[in-house]
Parts: sequence; C-alpha cells; structure tokens
Amino acid sequence: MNEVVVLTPERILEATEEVLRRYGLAKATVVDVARALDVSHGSVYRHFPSKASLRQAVAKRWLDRANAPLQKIAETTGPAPARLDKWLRTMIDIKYKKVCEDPEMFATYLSLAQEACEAVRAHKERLVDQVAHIISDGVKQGAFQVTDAKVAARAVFDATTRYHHPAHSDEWKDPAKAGRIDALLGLLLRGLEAPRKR
Amino acid sequence: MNEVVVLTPERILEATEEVLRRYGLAKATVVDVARALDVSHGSVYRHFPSKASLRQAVAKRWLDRANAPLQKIAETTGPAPARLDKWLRTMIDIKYKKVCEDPEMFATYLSLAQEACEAVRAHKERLVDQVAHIISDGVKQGAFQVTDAKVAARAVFDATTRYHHPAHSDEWKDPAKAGRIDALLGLLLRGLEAPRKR
DNA sequence: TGAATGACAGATATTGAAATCTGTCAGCAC
DNA sequence: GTGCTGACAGATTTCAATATCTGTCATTCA
Repeated sequence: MNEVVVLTPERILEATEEVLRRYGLAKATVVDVARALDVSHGSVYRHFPSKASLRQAVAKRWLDRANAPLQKIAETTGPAPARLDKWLRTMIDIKYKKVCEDPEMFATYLSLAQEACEAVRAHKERLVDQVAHIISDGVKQGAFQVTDAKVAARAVFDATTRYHHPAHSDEWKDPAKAGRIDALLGLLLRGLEAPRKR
Repeated sequence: MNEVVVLTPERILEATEEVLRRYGLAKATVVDVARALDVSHGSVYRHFPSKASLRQAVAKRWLDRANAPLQKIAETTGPAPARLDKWLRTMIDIKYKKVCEDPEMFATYLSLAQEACEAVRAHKERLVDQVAHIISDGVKQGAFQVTDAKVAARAVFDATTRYHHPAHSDEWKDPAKAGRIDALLGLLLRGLEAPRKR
C-alpha cells in the first residue's frame, strides 16, 4: 500500500505554489490546496498550523531560491570591486527578470512577502552580510577604504534600493535604467575606493 | 450683494483638503466638498472638469509646498558638499516629519500622488534639477569630480530613495536610521569628491 | 450673459443574507 | 499509535438589491 505517496510539507508547498499560480493570491484557499493533493483540508493543518504559516513557508522558499545565485558570487575570490559590481547587477537582474517573466506571480509573491516580513528581514540580513563579505575582502586587498564593512554594506544595499526593492518594480522598465544604474554603481564604487576623511 | 464670497478654484481646493482630512480619501466625495462650500456639486464641476482633476490639483499643491524649502537651500551659496548634505537631510526630514505628524493624512496624500503620477514626475524632475545645481556648483568650486551633473544628481537622488520615497515610510522609524543615513551620505559625498577613473 | 442650480442617467459603493472558508476535533483506518 | 477524515462553529467572502455618487445639461437667477 505504499503506492500512495506520503503527504509531506514539501509536497504541500509544491501544491500551494501551483494553486497560487492558478488562482492567484486572493482566491487560493487551503481547500484548493487540499483538493490539488487529493486529501482533506484537515490534513494540511496537520503539517502547517495555519494558512498564514503555509504562506510564510512558501515565501521563505521563494526568498531562498533568489538568494542562492548571489551567495555564489559573494563566495567567489578575485578583485572585490568587480565582484561587488557583479553581485549588485545580478541582484538587480534577478528581480527584473522575475517581474518581466511573470508579473502576476511576482505580485503574488510580493504580497506574500509583506505578510512574512520577518522572513524578509532575515533574507535582507543575509544579503547585507554577503555585501559586507565582499567589501571586507576589498579592504584586505587594499581596494576599499572603509572603517566598518557591515555599515558600508548596508549603505550600499540602501543606495541600490530603487533597483531591487519590489516597491519600485513599475519603474524598472524605464529605458534610461541601464545608464542610471551605471552612474549609481560608479558613484558607490568610487565612494568605497576613496580615502576616508570623516 | 458682494457679501457672498465668489467660488474660486482656490477656495474649492481649500475645502477639498478639509474634506479629505475629515472623511479620508475613500469617503471624500464631490458632494461633500460642495456641501462644505454650501453650493451645489454642479458648481464644483464648473471649475474642475472631473473629480480626478480636482484630486490632481490637491496633490500638486501639496508637492509644491514640499518643494519650497528645498528650493531655498539649492539657491544658497557656499561650499557645495555641505549644501548637498543639508539639502538631502532636509528632504529626508520633511518627509519624515510629514509621516510622523499625521500618518493618516500622509497616506491620503500618498494615494493622491499615485493617481497624479505626471505631477509627481515633474516634482521629482525639479528636485533632481536642484541637486544638479548644487553638484554643478561643487564642480566649479573644485570640490566635486563629476562629468555630468544631471546624471550624478539622478544617481544621488536614486541612492537616497529609501529615505525619501513614501513606499519605505514604514521603515523610517528604525532606531538605526540616523547612523545609516550618515553612512549613506558619507559614501555618496566621497564618491562625488573622488577623482574619476572610468 | 455668465455663474449656479437641481434633476437625471449611468457608474460606483454599501449592505445584509447566503455561501464558502478557516481552524478544530472526535472518530476511523492502517 | 499515527495519519487522515469529515462534520462543525465561527469568521470571512460573495452576490445582488439598494443607495449614493459622478458627470451632464436644460433651466433659473442676478
């Protein structure tokens, strides 16, 4: 009787994503998820204490997937300025591609993320740590002049908000975007490389 | 019979703001505005072609009021770096004070602004021009090393988005905010002052 | 004559009853 | 026992009728 696949959190999350894709955030119900898995909705509650926690788990998965490629770049070795440039452009690109490929699903994940703000906070923290790691390398290499890598990383992260924070996604189609990003990243890199005065 | 005050666009805008303050954006109707002025709602349509245009005019007034103190700073003379720092901190402060003093009204104006996106675009353009003006002065003074003041101004404006764009207003109460702003502005000023390589 | 009115049509918002959903739990099946 | 079911109470959402609002315009008034 092991032909019947066991109901795991993983399978539920998979089904939830599918249901969200199909019905959208507003219409997706726990009953729908259960129906997709061909179980009663009570069973879903055996694995997730509430609909909110199920949604949070979906959001977390999504954030983790977005994090992976950036983590890789952060761990590379080589000249820090080029790496930081690459990292920032990749982050911007990931978000941009997500919103272009499937704007509806992007909006869904966005609302989901707003509910799971603690997971988002942790995600941002990880990203800032990656930037701090690159900057720290840059200091060791003598390329960057920075007192506190973490503080500088946060400043760089803040400074690029406009190009990676979903709240601004409707401005990402601006044809002048590429040039503006070049100017911004150039300014930031110069700021990191410049000798400190204050 | 001149005791009866004439109905002017200005008076209508005044009354509209009052109605918005009282009833909130969702509940404020043209009929309410007319009632506040003790005229028929048809009369309001003699001065504004639609409810949307009335709202746009209110938004525009609001943006103009926010612009005035910044314009002053931009027109000051003196060392550009300090002026730029002052200008940016003032902009951040204006927004912060607005949201603290009356969060509800801030939210109202925010929604209003989203509808009047053309007016917002023009407002931002004015602000960037002010920054460009300061940067341009800095270049003349030999303090800044910048090829294109307007491009650099846009980069600075973009970089500070997190602290002046209303979409992030719920993060402005962060106790670490002051330090993060210091780090960000320091980074940007160093970037402007640093000799260009690229 | 030019500003204001108020009645009107169509669009939009409100409301309350009915339907659906969330979360719980006693009981069933393996 | 462990994992699932399905019926249930209370919360939430839907839907359609009802009310209100937006925008127009023929008419009134000074």
